[in-house]
Amino acid sequence: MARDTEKRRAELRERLIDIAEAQIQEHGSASLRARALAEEAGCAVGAIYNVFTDMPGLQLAVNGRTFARLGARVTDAVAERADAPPVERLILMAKGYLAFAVENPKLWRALFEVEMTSDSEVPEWYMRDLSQLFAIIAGPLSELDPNATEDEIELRTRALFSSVHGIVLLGLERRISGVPIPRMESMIDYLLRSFASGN
Amino acid sequence: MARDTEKRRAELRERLIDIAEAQIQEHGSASLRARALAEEAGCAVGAIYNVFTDMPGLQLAVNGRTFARLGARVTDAVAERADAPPVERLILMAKGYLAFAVENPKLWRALFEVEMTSDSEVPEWYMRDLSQLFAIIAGPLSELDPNATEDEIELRTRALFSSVHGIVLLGLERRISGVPIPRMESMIDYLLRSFASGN
DNA sequence: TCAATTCTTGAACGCCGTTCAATCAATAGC
DNA sequence: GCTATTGATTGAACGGCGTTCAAGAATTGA
Repeated sequence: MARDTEKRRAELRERLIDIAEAQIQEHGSASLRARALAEEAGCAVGAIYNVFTDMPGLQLAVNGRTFARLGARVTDAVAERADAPPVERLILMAKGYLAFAVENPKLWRALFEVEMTSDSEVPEWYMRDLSQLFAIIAGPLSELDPNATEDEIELRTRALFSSVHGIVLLGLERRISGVPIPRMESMIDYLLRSFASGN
Repeated sequence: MARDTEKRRAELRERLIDIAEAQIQEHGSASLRARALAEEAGCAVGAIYNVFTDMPGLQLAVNGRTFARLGARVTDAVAERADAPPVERLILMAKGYLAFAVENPKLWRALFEVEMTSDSEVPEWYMRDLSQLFAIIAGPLSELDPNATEDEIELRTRALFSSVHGIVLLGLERRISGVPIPRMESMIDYLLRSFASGN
């Protein structure tokens, strides 16, 4: 019965992702342990390698979920105010991004802590979700400057996303700075309003 | 003779930092191995722990050097053009930052990959060098808007630094994007000129 | 029911950072 | 010069990690 095994595997897969997600959420991605995972999932250590290529592969699966939730959060942030001016929509999205990172600090950090030595290719969903996120940002930017070329919009999108990401990243880095959240929101306001008025 | 041991220790310390630095430069901070280090330095593994608290401690020592070189690079970038308009000086500094990261990608990345589980405090030089870097950025920003409060300048400094950092960080992340360097320079131009014209 | 096949298991492997009893070297007292 | 004492150095050993794979269990088709 290939059906049966396939189903059991799929269930184990989901269960492992659930457990790993909870673990990362609580103690960070560096705290993931194959043995602990197996014990909590009630399976053998080797079983993990039946459904994932390796531990980074499991991490990537968790990141897939996180990425989807992050994308939804950014989208939702503007959904009810689709009629707002472009700048305001950009600010709403950026603050949605910030809010998600603040509410899920460890899961959010885990997105950028995947083992890069893993020779596995970047999953297709990664690139897909990222360009989708970029597309959402590009909209308001095009409205702000309808004469800009597509190439120029792509550049600005990337610059803007990277900037907001940098503000959130360093702001959450308690060890360096420990910036209060309202201050980070002020930075985002300042950044995006400058962006808008500069063109 | 306490003098003698002290000197030998200091020499071993420097030698270990040299070797670790070369190793990180070539293969990244994740490739540091206590045993390999000891072999190359011609000492016992245990000797490493006579001059450093642990391996993250050695990493931190390498980062100290890197940070100093980075700071010098940013300072040098504007040194010969101290009379240029504030915006241009900001752009020069940001491009100095970018250039350092491009020329020393692995060492630059290592600055942000220190083990945070290490219960040791953030070294004083870290905070000192960082606020020094911030002070250099704050200068042109104050010139741009002499009426801004100190608090406001601090906010803008942090926002600007974080933004440039974000652009460099994501730009160098080959696995996500792989942005050509001239494009990253365009982003920095765009970002900083917007900043300037927005106030 | 039984052989064939497929899937699962967990002890074992190799590698890691770190420790600490044993060893070695250097000083001081006689 | 010799030896007791002190302090520094060493590297085998420890515990823990991700990963593997021979052996066993389970499922299949005849």
